[in-house]
Amino acid sequence: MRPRPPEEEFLVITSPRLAAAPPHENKKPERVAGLLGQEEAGEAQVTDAARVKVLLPYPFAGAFDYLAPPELALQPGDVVMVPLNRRAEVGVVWDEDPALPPEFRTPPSPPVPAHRLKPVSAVLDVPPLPVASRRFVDWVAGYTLTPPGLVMAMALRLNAYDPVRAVVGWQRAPSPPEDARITPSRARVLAAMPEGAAPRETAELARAAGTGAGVLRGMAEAGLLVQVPMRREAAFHRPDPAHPDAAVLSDDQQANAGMLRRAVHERRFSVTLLEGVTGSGKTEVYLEAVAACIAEGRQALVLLPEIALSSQWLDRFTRRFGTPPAVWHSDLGSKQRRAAWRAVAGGEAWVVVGARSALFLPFTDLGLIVVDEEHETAFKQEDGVTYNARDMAVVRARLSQAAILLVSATPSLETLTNAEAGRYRRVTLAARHGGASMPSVAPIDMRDAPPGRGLFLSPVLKTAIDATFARGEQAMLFLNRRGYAPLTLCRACGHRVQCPNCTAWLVEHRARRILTCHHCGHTEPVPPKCPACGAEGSLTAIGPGVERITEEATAAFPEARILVMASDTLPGPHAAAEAVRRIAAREVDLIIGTQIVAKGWHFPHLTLVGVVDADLGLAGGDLRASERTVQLLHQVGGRAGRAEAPGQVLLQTYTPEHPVMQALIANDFASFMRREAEARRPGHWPPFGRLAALIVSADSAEAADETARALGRAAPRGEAVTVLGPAPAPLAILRGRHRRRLLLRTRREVAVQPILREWLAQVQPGRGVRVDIDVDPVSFL
DNA sequence: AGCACGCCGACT
DNA sequence: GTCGGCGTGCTC
Repeated sequence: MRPRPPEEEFLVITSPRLAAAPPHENKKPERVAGLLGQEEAGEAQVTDAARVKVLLPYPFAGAFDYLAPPELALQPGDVVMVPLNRRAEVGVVWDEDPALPPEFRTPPSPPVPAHRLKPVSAVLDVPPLPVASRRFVDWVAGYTLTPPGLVMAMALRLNAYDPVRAVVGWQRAPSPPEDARITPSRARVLAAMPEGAAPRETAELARAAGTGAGVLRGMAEAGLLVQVPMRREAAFHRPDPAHPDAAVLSDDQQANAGMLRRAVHERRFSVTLLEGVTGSGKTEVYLEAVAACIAEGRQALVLLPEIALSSQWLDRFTRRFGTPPAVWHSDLGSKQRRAAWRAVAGGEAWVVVGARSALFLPFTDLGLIVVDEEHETAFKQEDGVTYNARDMAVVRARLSQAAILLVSATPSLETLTNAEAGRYRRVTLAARHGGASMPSVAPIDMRDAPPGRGLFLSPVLKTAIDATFARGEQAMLFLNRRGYAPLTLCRACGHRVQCPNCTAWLVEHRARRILTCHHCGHTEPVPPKCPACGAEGSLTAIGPGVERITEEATAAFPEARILVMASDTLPGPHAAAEAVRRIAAREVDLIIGTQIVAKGWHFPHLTLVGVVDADLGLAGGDLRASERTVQLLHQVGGRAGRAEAPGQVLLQTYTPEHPVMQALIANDFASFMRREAEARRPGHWPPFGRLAALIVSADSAEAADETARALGRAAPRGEAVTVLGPAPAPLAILRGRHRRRLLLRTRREVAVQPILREWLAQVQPGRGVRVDIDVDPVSFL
């Protein structure tokens, strides 16, 4: 660290003259040069050696050049203040990445002449961005064709460098005045603070004394207390790899854990697929790799889909290591975020469990990454910087010479293909842990056993639920659709109530008496009559959502205690944790849920899972629809029968012969995935080729069409390259913007980035038209 | 992303 | 005559 005034918590101003001048004073370049010339008398003129690159959190093509005042002793990674266009901005001193693949590089812009350069004004008292993080930013930016500054902005997590107020504690004054008044409140404060005790924080002390912060201030004025700066106790403790309460692993688990531990001990890049059926104890096994990583003295990162960041997972971790991990997710408060960011940079946080953005934390020595539920599409970030956290995690591991584990019961075809080609190692947990057997899966052919009019549960399913209740066990109904009904239709004129901003139907939420759009959030009251023809009482709910299934189940099982689990009925992790607790405590007979129930929960008394509409995910021509449906339904089914009692899964379907249903019934994913592979291979579809999507969006259909057609005309041609489109994007209007899509498909050995760059350079998007690039799209919406 | 500069309508 | 609309372009 550079020397700095001890009181300065925030700005390190080692160049007071330069820093004292507000940035706008430097707007005249010659004045800057002159000032430098004066200040640095005897110093050499401005030379190339005095230049530094600074990456700013804006969508510029690259880093900007600044003058480096020698007394700042700037190093790559330093977080600095620089003048930008008469404002002061935060940026990071950047360096070239010699190892960046050439196809990710953008052509360099001509250098800015030296007389136009402005000096860096200060260095912030923030841990510098480590070299692995910088290389990762460059890589992600190059791969996704995102301006590097925007990727860096994620890595910096912009409020991580907010001014840090010193933490102030209170202590008894060494020599309090004799005559100070001691009111009852003041007496309680003093009682809470024995002589010579460590200082206590304001809020905490006030609470302990049953008073407010005002009393403390008053006591300070009266000379009874003094304020002292205090170091907050480290919030993160080193997890103990040899914690005595570690779970006892079976021989099989122990052997597999040994392979993972060895991968960590190698201290070099390797990818391992950890495959195991639900209930096989994957978590326990990979936590042994985490333990090995801590023992190596390196940091570990566990990535989970946001929704799976559950209290159950944290409990498991804490049981294994005696202390909780650092947690990182998108709605962390700014204070917690800053604490976590700094703890990671400072190496106090040994293990981070987090959602995808945790990849951008400033790990200094990352030895292991675990991507749990690696097949989850939630790892793909769609807004802002579009990246796939699972794939980027592999890159991040390589940059740190770390081991990475991709964990799933139903691995993605991408990962399976890599494992089969020998690029990834493979560790398989074959059996369910503790002797539990796999649930039996059977279809209910809805053509043979149809539900009653206006109902959605087959009599066969209802009978099975009754039988489950009779045994004193729990049942679950799964339907991946929120609300009451996905479509409101006028029986008189056939009008379908649509979102005004999107090409989508409005979903009725009957409890809240509204229609809402699940794509843009538009909400309106349920209209009393048809908005098109004015007919009264003609609007009919078509199709089921979980609310409607709840209504039907309440009528069919009047005695049952029902709990609905959907993202809108369980706001936040606390509500979810409470729901899980009630289920485990057998306060619930029937769980009705959307995909929130699929994630990693352990329900010991649940033995029956009914899938209300197993065909739901198969509609709509998506490349991965079948694969995703198998993964989701398998995961849901895996909730059943984990304890002694065997589980049963019933699939309501109109197509029991569909390969997806057959794979689930036979519990045979290997054959199913082989078939998927053979379907994708000849057309060079992923993972046997590469895809990139261009999404053209504009306020008007005409503007979108114009740019989309221009892109179509400029489309790259070649044997290894195919362009599909332009076509209306599946959500042709989204949030009021008209969308067109083009798809670029190349052979696997061809990099898409240079092709995209060249293609886009030929087309000038019309006014108000945006072209978004999605490399490796997973969703076709 | 900001934030200026720039050239056309309703006001003191 | 000026205030202000946001279209366009630049920021080392």
